[in-house]
Amino acid sequence: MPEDLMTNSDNPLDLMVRKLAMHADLSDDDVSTLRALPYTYRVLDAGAYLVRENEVPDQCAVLVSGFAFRQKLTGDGARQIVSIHLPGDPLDLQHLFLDVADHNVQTLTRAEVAIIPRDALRRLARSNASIGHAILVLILIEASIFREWVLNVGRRDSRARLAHLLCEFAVRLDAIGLATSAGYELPMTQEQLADALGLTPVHVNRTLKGLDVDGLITRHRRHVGFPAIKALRQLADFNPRYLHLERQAAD
Amino acid sequence: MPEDLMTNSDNPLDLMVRKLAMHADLSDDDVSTLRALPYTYRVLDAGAYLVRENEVPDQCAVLVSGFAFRQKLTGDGARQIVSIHLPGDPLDLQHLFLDVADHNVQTLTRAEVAIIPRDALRRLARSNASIGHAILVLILIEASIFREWVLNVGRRDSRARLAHLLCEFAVRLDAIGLATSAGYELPMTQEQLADALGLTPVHVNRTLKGLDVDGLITRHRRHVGFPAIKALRQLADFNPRYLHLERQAAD
DNA sequence: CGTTTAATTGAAAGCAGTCAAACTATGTGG
DNA sequence: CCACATAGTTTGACTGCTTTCAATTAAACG
Repeated sequence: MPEDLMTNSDNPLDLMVRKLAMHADLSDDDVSTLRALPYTYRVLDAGAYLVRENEVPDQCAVLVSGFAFRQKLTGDGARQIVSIHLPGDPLDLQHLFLDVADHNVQTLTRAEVAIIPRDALRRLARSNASIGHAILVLILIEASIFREWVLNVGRRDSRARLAHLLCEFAVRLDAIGLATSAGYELPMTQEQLADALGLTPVHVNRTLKGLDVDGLITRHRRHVGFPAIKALRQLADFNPRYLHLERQAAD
Repeated sequence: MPEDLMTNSDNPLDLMVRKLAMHADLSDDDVSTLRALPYTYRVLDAGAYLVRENEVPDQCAVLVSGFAFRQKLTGDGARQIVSIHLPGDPLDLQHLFLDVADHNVQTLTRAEVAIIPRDALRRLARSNASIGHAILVLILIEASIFREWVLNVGRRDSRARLAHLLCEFAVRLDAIGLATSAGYELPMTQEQLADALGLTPVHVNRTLKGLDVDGLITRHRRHVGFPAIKALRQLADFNPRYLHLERQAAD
């Protein structure tokens, strides 16, 4: 890992740089170039829109702290959350080279973001092969997560579906140091969980209770604990491979 | 559109080249370069695997004729089809820069494919900016379709869900000249439809019948007709924007 | 033709949804 | 510090969409 990542860690983009560096060989120059991207630092309330469907995206926010999600609505107003984003995630790689947004991106909690002009990121992605490659890998991994979500929503019952989401969070939060083996702070309301799982809030409530009663999770406020993570993973049919967190050998 | 696309249309890669050219400015040189990619022409039976989960992908087949699909399995064997591919589609852009396949790709019907060594395509994508960009746009569009499928499976009832899939096919098949306004040949069995929709084959059968009885579709063998496409689209809550078929102005 | 695969139909069961109400936090202002 | 408002969680009773199980019919294939 390039040295720049170890020092001077006061740049809001560093979490993203680290994430990019996980999947591609970035030189010190590449890292400097990324850190030199223009950005606007902002703190947003929960629910703030970062991308609106049908509009032309002109920025790519990077999540510095807090959480965000992607969402689509049906004609009669039902909401489906299609992915969740954690600190360090660039929030609009998905529209980087598309001209009309096909879904919405919102903050899930109060969040700090660094807003990068889309053109600057586009230019960098096209002019610097290593950085472009790193961005592409992130896009491919997001697509892999979408596929797993199709499977999760399409073919798992409510218990497994919910357990799977909790396991995904556990692994992804752990990767950025926001979870311990004991558990983590789940930032979502049950209504949001329902929209991510294709269920109703009432049923999410009952299903959470079921997992709790069976000793698979514990709950205090927003904190979720995992007293039997192995059993939970088995119930969830969870295999973290689709997250592509392990860096493989470069070509 | 570069001239090469109009003439010499006996190269199996031409359908893919046309698709790439829809979303990026490709010079005549770019087109020649793409057509000069090494490939192996093969005819595959229905159900043949092009990519296997957990294996290292080493090729990227391009569909010349016939259909293909991406699929994942749960631990207890339930199958979810996560996307369908039509002639001209590159079948493994999704793993182009990932090192272990996270899902399976199979032919849906007997199909002609041109198998390109993955390394050759990777090199080209990294060395030629225009072609790399065109490939990236295709990857982004696939991701958009995954998102719509999450919404479809998560938040639409069986009627709307099935109708939505039929509408998606109508638009995509029409784009490559395989559908008329009257209808098209649907290459999927009801079991495969069920696996794409997160339903059971029995319920797909009943739902198809329901659409038929209500005059929204007609069925003869594998041919599906659309006597009331407008009503079907409305029922399906279908908006083709997520397919990003319209070429927007380049940057 | 006979065999296999796919489509169709019926009856019953179950998982998740709907509706409604109560309860618990959390936060605000007086 | 309490009264009140709001957002989120929890529970119960009931409904219903989809599944399951089983059997029949039709189509595709060698």
